[in-house]
Amino acid sequence: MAKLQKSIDKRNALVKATIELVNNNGFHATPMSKIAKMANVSPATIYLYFENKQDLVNQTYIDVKAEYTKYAFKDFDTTMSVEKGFELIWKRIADFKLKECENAMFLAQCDNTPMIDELSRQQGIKHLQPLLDLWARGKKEGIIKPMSDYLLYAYSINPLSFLMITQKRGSFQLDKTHLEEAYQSAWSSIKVCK
Amino acid sequence: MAKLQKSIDKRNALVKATIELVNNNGFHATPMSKIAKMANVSPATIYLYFENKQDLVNQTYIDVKAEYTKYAFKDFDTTMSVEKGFELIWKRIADFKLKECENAMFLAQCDNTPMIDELSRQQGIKHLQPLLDLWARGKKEGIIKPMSDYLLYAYSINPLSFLMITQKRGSFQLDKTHLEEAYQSAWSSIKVCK
Amino acid sequence: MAKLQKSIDKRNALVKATIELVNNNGFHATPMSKIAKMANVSPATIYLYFENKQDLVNQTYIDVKAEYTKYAFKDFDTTMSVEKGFELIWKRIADFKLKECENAMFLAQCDNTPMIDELSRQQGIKHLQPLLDLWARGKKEGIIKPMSDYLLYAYSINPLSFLMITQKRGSFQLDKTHLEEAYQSAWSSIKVCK
Amino acid sequence: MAKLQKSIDKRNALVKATIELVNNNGFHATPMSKIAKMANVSPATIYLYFENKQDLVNQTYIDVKAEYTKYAFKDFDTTMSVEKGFELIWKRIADFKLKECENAMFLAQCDNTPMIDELSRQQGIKHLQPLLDLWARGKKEGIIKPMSDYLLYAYSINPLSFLMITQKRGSFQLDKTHLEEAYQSAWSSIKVCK
DNA sequence: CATGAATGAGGATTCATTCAT
DNA sequence: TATGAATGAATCCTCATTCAT
Repeated sequence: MAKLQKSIDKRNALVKATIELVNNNGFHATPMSKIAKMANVSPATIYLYFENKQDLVNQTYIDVKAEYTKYAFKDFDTTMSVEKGFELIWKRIADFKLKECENAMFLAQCDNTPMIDELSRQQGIKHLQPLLDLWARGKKEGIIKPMSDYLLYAYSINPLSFLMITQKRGSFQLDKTHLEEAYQSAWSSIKVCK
Repeated sequence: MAKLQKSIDKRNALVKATIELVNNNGFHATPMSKIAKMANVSPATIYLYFENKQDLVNQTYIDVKAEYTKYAFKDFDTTMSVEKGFELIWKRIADFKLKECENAMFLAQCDNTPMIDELSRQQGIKHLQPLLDLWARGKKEGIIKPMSDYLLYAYSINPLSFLMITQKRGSFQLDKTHLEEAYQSAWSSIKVCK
Repeated sequence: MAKLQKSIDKRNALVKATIELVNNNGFHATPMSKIAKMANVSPATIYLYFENKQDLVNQTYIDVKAEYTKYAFKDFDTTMSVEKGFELIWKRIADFKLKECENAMFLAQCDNTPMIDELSRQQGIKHLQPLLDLWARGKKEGIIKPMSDYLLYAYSINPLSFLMITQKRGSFQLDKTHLEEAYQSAWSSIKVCK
Repeated sequence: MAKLQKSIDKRNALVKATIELVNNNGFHATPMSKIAKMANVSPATIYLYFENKQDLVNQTYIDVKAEYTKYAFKDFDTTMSVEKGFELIWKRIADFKLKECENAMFLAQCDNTPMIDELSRQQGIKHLQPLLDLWARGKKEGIIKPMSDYLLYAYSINPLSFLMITQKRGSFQLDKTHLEEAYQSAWSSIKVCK
């Protein structure tokens, strides 16, 4: 039992170190030896938990993506109205991107880079299903514009990534007012104008 | 004269090779030797044109960014109405992202990655000034929401990057209808609702 | 008793795994971990039976060499005539090389490689004494050429190793006729021509 | 011109270092770094001349095999009588094995080990053709036993490898008398007894 | 200007061996 | 006795950069 926990802890430490170092230096500029050092294990130990470097980032990506969507849908349930549901999810996502900044940065880098296996990428996408279902309902109810989900995502969710990065770079601070404005922009870009 | 042209050609070939290879493999997974080979020069020759690898990507980034903004503002002039001006710029940018896909991909990777020097990044941003000026005017005229430029950019321009990448990945094809929808979403997310 | 047997079984399994893996990959390309896996024990367990990797192959060599000579001299007894005795031994050796192919291959590799300690090699040679004694008698009786034992071995016994290897490689199949021819060649190269 | 020569010299130095080190330690116990050091080049330089370690030994094997056969057939011509021809070739081979001991040892190790690619092995064999032709003629003329070439080789040529190795190990010194005895044994094992 | 050969430094990965249980 | 997790020390190989020509 204690042994299993220790194993899990080590794996987690490795994943965490990977995120931090890849965020700061990029995938290929992050040596396994540094990851090991930051996680307080020997380089060889990494290979007990991961097949190789690629597998390490793939798994890290999937882990973070899962955490992201778990966070996003935490208080959501399918009986909510479309508008309430979207607001809830949007704000949780915003919360994640701004509070779990390291994780969000990592995802952004993975998503704009040939760093992750296509397979792992596919796996990471699946988790968004509840949002897509909500949109489908919204379209049927005439509340959400009848557009491709890609467009809906691009205009309502993806801008948060951009904001998170500029905030991380220090050029810009996203406060409560901004956030409300942002939500309004998101919502107005996908809702049907009456 | 012919000699100078030859030099310029070589520099351009190097920049182009850099873009293509970095797009496909990432910065650190593109060896100088491959760049040289693709540009039909010796590895040593690169160092006649660029100080080192970092300098090569920095300059490439600035080059592409300049090309991007030149493209964006081509037919724009400051006497246009805010709405017309924005539509023009937006559509040029969309055009660039979809037609000059390689260039746009490269920028996306640079912007979401610790790949470029902060200094070069700053330099790349400057070129967007005309758009910021247009927005300033729009805010004064009560046409554009009085939000931070970062928010305006996040909601009206940045989504195009996401769409470009998903299109490149093949999951989704952006046709004329989509494009018009996208423009409407962009505009409706930054214009003042009457 | 059962415990002791289990120990012996494990040791044997390890020796057997060593032979097979070294045959296919060579000494240095066979990791201890693979040997352990093939023998169904933990890597650490190997070190209960052998001091280290070198000791493992040394002992394996000695084991196999002992088995080889035990096999060779099984039905031999010193009262036989020189010719009968030689024929018997030669055919038993041929049998071993062709039927106990794995074992014979292993010996061939050990004998042509800096893989085994000199000491273990010496130990392995001792067991051939009965053949040397037979040759000594044969020389005294004027039946065997008065040559160095090394030459006698080189021409009458060693060719079998070559044939075994070529057969293992599949280039050539050694059938009964061949075997008889081979024996005649062996005998004619060491017997005194009348 | 001088440049080309320098390249050739480097390649030769690498091949020579490979032979010596592999002879003493085996393939897998010979690090590239040691080979480089012995050849007075940087480890990276090896990769200008050879694709990887496997390629280095493969090419070394083919080189040495070619040298071996060139040596063997030097003064041979096809108009000689079968017996004279065989004696000539046999003695050249014996010479090679005893004088070019390093080379011969290397071949012996390659031939008894899963160290060389099958393809390279095949290539190495081709060069023996003149000897096989001679034997074919000998069989037609009723001088050589009508046996498989593998058997002829096993009994007339291969014993020299065994003698070379035992001599190298110091257990036994092959002088002129021995050599003549050895030749007689070789010849008597393949010639047709009258 | 241009080059290709050369290299030192560094990185991913493996493996014999140990140690806590 | 038996184990599996852990590791430090290699080892192969790559790559940005330099230098003689």
